[in-house]
Amino acid sequence: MKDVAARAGVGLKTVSRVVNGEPGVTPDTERRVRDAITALGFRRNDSARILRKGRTSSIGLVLEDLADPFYAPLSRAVEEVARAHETLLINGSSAEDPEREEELALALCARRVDGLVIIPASDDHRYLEPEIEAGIATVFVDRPASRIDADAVLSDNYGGARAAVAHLVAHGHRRIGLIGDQVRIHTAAERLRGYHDAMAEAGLPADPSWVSMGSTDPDRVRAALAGMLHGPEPVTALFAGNNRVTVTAVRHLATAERRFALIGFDDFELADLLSPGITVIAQDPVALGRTAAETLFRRLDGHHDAPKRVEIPTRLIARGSGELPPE
Amino acid sequence: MKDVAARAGVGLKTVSRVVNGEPGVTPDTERRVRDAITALGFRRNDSARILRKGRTSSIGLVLEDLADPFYAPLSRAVEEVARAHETLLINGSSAEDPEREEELALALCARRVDGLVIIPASDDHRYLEPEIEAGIATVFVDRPASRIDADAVLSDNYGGARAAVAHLVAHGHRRIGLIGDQVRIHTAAERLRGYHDAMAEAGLPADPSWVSMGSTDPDRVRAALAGMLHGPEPVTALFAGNNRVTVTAVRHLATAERRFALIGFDDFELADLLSPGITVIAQDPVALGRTAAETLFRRLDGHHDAPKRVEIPTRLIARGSGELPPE
DNA sequence: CTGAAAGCGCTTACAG
DNA sequence: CTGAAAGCGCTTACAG
Repeated sequence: MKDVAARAGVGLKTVSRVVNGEPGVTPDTERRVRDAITALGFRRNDSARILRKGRTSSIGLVLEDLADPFYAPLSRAVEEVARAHETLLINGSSAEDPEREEELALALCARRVDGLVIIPASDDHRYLEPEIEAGIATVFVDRPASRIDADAVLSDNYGGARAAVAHLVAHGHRRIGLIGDQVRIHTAAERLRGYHDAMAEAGLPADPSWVSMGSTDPDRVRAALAGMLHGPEPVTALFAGNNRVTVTAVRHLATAERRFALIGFDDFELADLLSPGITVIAQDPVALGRTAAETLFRRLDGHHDAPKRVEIPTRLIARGSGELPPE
Repeated sequence: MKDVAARAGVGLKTVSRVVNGEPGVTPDTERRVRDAITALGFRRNDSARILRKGRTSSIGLVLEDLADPFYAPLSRAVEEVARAHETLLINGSSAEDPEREEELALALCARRVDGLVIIPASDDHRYLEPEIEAGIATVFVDRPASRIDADAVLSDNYGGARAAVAHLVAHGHRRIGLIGDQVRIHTAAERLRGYHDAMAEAGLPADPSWVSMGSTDPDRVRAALAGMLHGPEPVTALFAGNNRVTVTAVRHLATAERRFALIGFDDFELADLLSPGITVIAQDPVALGRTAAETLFRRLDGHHDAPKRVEIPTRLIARGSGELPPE
């Protein structure tokens, strides 16, 4: 910029004015500056600008897995809101590893992102307290923060699970299984709670052998499913706690000698083309991402009211597999 | 940092040494500095560091759509390589809009990302010349750069398409349709070329009415498909030029009165569970992303040889739909 | 082992 | 309408 100023025969501030489209420059001066910019191939260095202005016009997004079909659209929705605010998005995957989440979030804070959207893997977010104190707005999405008070945008996991189980009960099932993610994950715990309450409301026992919470690794899910289907009190229906479980259950259903009704949490492409079509509790990942990002920018615009929790409704989509009667 | 130095009663440089883990500080001095850091809640500001060092330790990724099931794993693979190099990833979607691609890429350059991975939407990348000149390493992936010479990592679109059509021919088809993306997109043009060559090699005519290139909007695809299936010379097999076309074709197949063989470019989850299973030409998005990122970091490590083009093989996965005989 | 000075490339606050 | 000076928060190059 100094070189441009020298070549155009003007002061530094005048170049700055032209580069930023500020008023108060005569057309003639402006042309001289523009010519110098072109001749020298000048490109403004935003690092310097950021250092001086204090705002980086970037936000960070920490999620579990960029490539997950549930998080990818969420991420895209955050990006669109950021774009509308002329803000860049820096994102990274925690791979469900608390240390990696912390490492990433703190790296983003060191870059002084204006704000942070986090899908937490950690169960202790006190490490963020100094950052939030220092002014980095933070919104949690999909799962709430732990041990600190912060904005959160969540799906109605409890209500969705309850609706799924009630739907199966309405179709005649009395022995209903649940295979879900590790209970330390908030969404999994909420869905488990919904299952139990729906069973209780229907006056049905919930045999502990019908519930299996843990890793969503296909092998574990297969084993859990086999146990439920072939025990002394075999389940006639399964509520699959997330999309990975559902996919494994669908594979099992395709080859199993024993049919069972199935409702999955999370929708997925082509669910309607399988036979039977797969009944699901659909979440709205775009709404989650958009709402989280909008909440963040509202904070950045100076709204300092108490942290809020927003709940996004889920929706039952009946396609056949959840309407099968008990065998 | 100044405050920390004052409180610890040391110079600025000593604080810098402690913060960066540089040697040459006595344990006692170090403790004094660390205490001051904790007491003051000091967090290093990377913006200043970046300005001084010249390297931002961040790379940019411009892609078509973060949420696309093909690009999401590619993006994740780039992220993993970046992470291994202690580099953050800033990414954004061009939405297949050339202007948006340019806007994003230039914004990333203004931030002085160390390098750029681009899945291009534009057909003229001369706007990047000054940036590349100024030292921002750039690698194109999935599609090559236009009107500039740059590294590119591409799938073997031509070979994959040829293999698909040859496979259909081997199963007795003589009238084979192709519905693909707009020909201005390099991958679509290459797949079209593979189709034509395979037909010619089999000594088959390729009636122009069997080929339809354009938007992958479901309505357009449906109309094109209906035309091919119900003309005077109806096709008995379809080669679907990408995953969006395949999905629409699968939906059509599920309800159509007339069956047809189908091979889709791009694999997708649950393709094996449909009936028939869907035969595909699978690409390797993870290899594309990883190779592109590794190429980029090789450039950043100072390799200045001529731009290279790397080709990643595709793989035909037979599942039933591509092995159906002609009706 | 330690620190003072200069500078990275911009913007801010001010003066003319 | 225009510009000189100071400063954002670090690191570099150097000296002691």
